[in-house]
Amino acid sequence: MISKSLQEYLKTMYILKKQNGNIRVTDIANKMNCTKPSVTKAINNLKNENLINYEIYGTIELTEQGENLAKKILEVYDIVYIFLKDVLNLPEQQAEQEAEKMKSTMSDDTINKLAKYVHKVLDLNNLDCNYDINQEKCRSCKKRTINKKEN
Amino acid sequence: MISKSLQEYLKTMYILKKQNGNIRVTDIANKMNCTKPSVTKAINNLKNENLINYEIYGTIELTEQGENLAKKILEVYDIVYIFLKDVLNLPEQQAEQEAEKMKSTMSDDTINKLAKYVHKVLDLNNLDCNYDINQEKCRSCKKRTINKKEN
DNA sequence: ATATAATGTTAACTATGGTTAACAAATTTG
DNA sequence: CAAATTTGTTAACCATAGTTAACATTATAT
Repeated sequence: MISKSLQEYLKTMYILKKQNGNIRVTDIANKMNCTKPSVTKAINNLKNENLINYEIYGTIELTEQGENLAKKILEVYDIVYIFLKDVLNLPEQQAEQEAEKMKSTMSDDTINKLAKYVHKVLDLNNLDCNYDINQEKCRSCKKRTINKKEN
Repeated sequence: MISKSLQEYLKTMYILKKQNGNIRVTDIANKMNCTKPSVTKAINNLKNENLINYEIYGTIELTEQGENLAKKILEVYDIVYIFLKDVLNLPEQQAEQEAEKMKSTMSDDTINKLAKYVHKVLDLNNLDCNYDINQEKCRSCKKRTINKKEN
């Protein structure tokens, strides 16, 4: 598994692609509050892991593998963010920042249990998960919606 | 603020002192799954921060400042651990491991909100926080008990 | 009391992940 | 289209945090 730091870069690239249609070194550096050389390094590492395609001075594109991983990373981010925002009632911005950090330390199992718990609590309170990144509901919520329809 | 890594060393030292009455390099290395040279390095760093007293080949003792910080670190650890174990129902060992990692990324504010939330949930379910380190209830729970008596 | 075992330190090295300064390439614009 | 600006890369460097191998010190046991 790639490092937490590289996960952040990959996630940021995925989001930028959805938001801007392209992925620029400068934009990544701005989003992540780091310098451009750091981005260049991350690019090389992600390329070595076959998570992105890149030629020097060219365009960054996520591979299929990279996109799948980015989605998984975002899904984790989602549920932690929702927990902080909608269960603990942290202000949106703070929830965003902390979810970012917390999620990187949590195991898949814990994430799954947190997801179940969060959705249980949100059901109880008749609240909906209203986190909406890239015009998509969080993947856990989507599943929940599907299950509801099926029941 | 000292790094997360150093926080772990300090916490481990505090616990070892309570458990064994003394703090040995080898015991720290075993508890933390690292080598003795790593411990020696940590010792030097913690000494520079005035968190421990130490003379070469001597005994490690936490300063007052170090003890206070260790307690604070443990308190944070407590509440995250309890959340994972008693709210998410993770197995004890897993909760222990993950709490360890998660807590180091969380802000004081988030910790406090999590503490309030956990205790609310535990009250609702008539459960008690049964985390009992060093023959002491977690500090949040102690406060809760006191408050209950006062009411 | 001394040989042995256990404990702790030092030095040299590794990896990750960041930085600045200088430069190269590409893009914009007058 | 040439100059200026923006964008991206490279090289050299820093810090943290760990490692192994070798050595020093302290404690133990006969």
